[in-house]
Amino acid sequence: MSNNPTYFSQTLISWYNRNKRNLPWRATTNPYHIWLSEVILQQTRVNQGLPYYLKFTETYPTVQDLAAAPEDEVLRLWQGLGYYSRARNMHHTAKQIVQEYNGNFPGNYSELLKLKGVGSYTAAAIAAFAFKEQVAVLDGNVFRVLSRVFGISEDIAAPSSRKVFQEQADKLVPANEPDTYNQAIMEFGAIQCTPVMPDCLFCPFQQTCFAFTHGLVQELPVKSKAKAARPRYFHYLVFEWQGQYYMRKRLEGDIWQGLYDFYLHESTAKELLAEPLLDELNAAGIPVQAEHLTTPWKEYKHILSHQKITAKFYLIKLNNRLQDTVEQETRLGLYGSEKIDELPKPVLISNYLKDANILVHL
DNA sequence: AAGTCGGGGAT
DNA sequence: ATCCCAGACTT
Repeated sequence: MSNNPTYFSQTLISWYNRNKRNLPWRATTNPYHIWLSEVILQQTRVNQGLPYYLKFTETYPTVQDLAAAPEDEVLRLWQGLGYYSRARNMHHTAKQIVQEYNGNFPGNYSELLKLKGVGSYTAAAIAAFAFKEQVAVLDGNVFRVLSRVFGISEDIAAPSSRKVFQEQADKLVPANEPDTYNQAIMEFGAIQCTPVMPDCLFCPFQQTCFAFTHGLVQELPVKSKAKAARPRYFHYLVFEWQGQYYMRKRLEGDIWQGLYDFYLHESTAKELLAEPLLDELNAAGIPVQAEHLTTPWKEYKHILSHQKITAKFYLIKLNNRLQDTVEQETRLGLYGSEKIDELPKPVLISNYLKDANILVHL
């Protein structure tokens, strides 16, 4: 018994056939559906992504349906999944597939890699699952399994380590069933060779796994720590006029591009300095008094992997609608609650709208 | 090579 | 609190 490629892949596939979960994207070879599932599952757990996969395949059964949809609608369906560039790139690529590829996905790894939002992982996944190409997927699960089983101690967070893992991964993919093998190694990482408390007691590689036989399961894989999230302080001014609310679409260059929020003033310190904000508002032609800013309606902590946001919301009732020129220059638009419901919004904004009873979720 | 981009669940 | 997730893109 050893860790030669055939032993490894066959043992893994055997384990997979006994332990695999029943997931809908494994029951198809439709490249469109496989692409959808892979984009949704980037940096996303199966349990979180599953309902989104079902929504997207139901709402957009074909790539033509997705291509024809408005971007706001696609982002609204994506709402809550995070990393919204995935949805924007996916929409872009759907239109490209329809217009330039006659509705057909390219059928091999190197051509798939050219698509926006399709990187090395997703290209390999589609190539293997839809077209049975002999390519190795390399995701977080695969890094961990290979590190432990074969004793690879390069930092999995360092881009330079990729080559070592890719070379090992490439040796292991069987020619006859690259699809099943790639599913198997990711499933094995997800439910057996887990990041913490892996189930080594009932592991089929107990005798051959480098980490287990050397007592290094806790040490592998090696991963450098991410730097701390930076604090940010958001002050949202929620302007209401006759039961409608001013919102605007977020621009490029920051989080939540393409999603809608309110008039945002960001401060570098925790406390709001009212004076400069009032000056800013008056210069913009928005009539706000100092007393409007004394008591926020509510404060939220919103944690992202790279930012720690403290957000305060100030509800400000306007006596008059803003002038047309002010609306245009601030890019603020007036929306009733039914329209707001249809807009794609960050989870932070959805939470506020719900708590403030502006949006009532059933 | 390093930074940026979300949100949720497990520990 | 900390880690990590079927990563990709920009600089």
